[in-house]
Amino acid sequence: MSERSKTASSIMDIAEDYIRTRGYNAFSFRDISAEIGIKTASIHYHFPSKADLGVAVTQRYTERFIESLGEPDAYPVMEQVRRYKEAFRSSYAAGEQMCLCGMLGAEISSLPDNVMKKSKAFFDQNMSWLTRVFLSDKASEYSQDSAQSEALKLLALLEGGLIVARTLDGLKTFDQIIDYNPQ
Amino acid sequence: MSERSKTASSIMDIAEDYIRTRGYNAFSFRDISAEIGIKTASIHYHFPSKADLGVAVTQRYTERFIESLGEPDAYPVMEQVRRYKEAFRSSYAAGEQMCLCGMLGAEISSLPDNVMKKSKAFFDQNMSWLTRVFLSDKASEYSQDSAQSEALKLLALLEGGLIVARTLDGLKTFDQIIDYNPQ
DNA sequence: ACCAGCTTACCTATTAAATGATAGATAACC
DNA sequence: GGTTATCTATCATTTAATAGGTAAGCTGGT
Repeated sequence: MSERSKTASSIMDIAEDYIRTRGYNAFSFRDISAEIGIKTASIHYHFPSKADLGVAVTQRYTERFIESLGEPDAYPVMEQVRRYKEAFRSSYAAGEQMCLCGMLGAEISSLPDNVMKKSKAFFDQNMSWLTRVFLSDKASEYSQDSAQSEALKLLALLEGGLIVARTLDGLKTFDQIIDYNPQ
Repeated sequence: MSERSKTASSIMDIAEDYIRTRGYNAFSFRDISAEIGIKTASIHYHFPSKADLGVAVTQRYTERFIESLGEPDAYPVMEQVRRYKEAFRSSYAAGEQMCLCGMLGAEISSLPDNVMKKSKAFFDQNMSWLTRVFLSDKASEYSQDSAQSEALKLLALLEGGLIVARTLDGLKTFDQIIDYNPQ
């Protein structure tokens, strides 16, 4: 699946950028057209509708994100939590952007149905990964429920952290939120 | 300040609803017009531009929210934290809506400048209130820095909690995130 | 080697609808 | 008579989307 042409990938790159900084409802094919240097009609050639583009971008984002996390039990819990925070942090540090699905999650009621489903899938997969991380901690014996609660709290803290950081003092603020220790 | 007519208040009510469920960029004067039963031109009479409406709604929301919190040192820290969580919870429970400024915070890069400033003011005032709550705890002796960090974390958890809850299992999810105990 | 036919990737041109906004008229009320 | 609050009518833009054309490049058959 997903053998995309170079142009299609560029379109997705730009769309992802727009969604993460401005939101799904605040960019147009014309915006992308202006940046990439082809006409809006040509974007429709690669992605018949805006929703198709949204679905493709969200799916790619989710695949990459989950893949980058690796296996839940590959490291001790503390280390995995640190790595998970770092995934959000470095992604934010790169361009003061939201998590794509954090943004879409906020906008969820105004999204096309298929884009909405893909956004939900991101959270489902993240919850699954995080819950397995906490369950893999033999020492502290999390129940299924408490592992899930810990997962929810961490996910919420990070998604909310991005909003708060972007509105207040940026990376410095985000680091306070996640107790970031350099090195 | 802010002696608004009945119609202006209704317009603001509906606008607030739209922003909190769909976002600033996903509603139009026509949407409001259809709900309230007056023409879009009449909405422009009360609020010359969409940004003016956005500013008014955000300011009113912030005033009400901060006012509802009362004085930071009116209760013990634990109780104030519980009350603060409850403010978010009840507001969400009423209609599965985001915090107005959580939504605007996500969309911040695409907002008119004056709306952006008002959104930021909401967070500033919340941070100020929460930090004073933590600083009022004589027992655990928070430093200015650690009180601010606690405040940031709580704010981020709640804003993120709304996104995650709305995307996953609603109030049940939100309650897990905030360790909600009935009564 | 040639070339007919298909595919890819773009274009121009156009559409219908939505959007924020303005001008100017009208009626009610103080 | 002025103010308030609404209306009708209209505007320029923006938006997503479609139709139809063009040029380049590959592919398989002779």
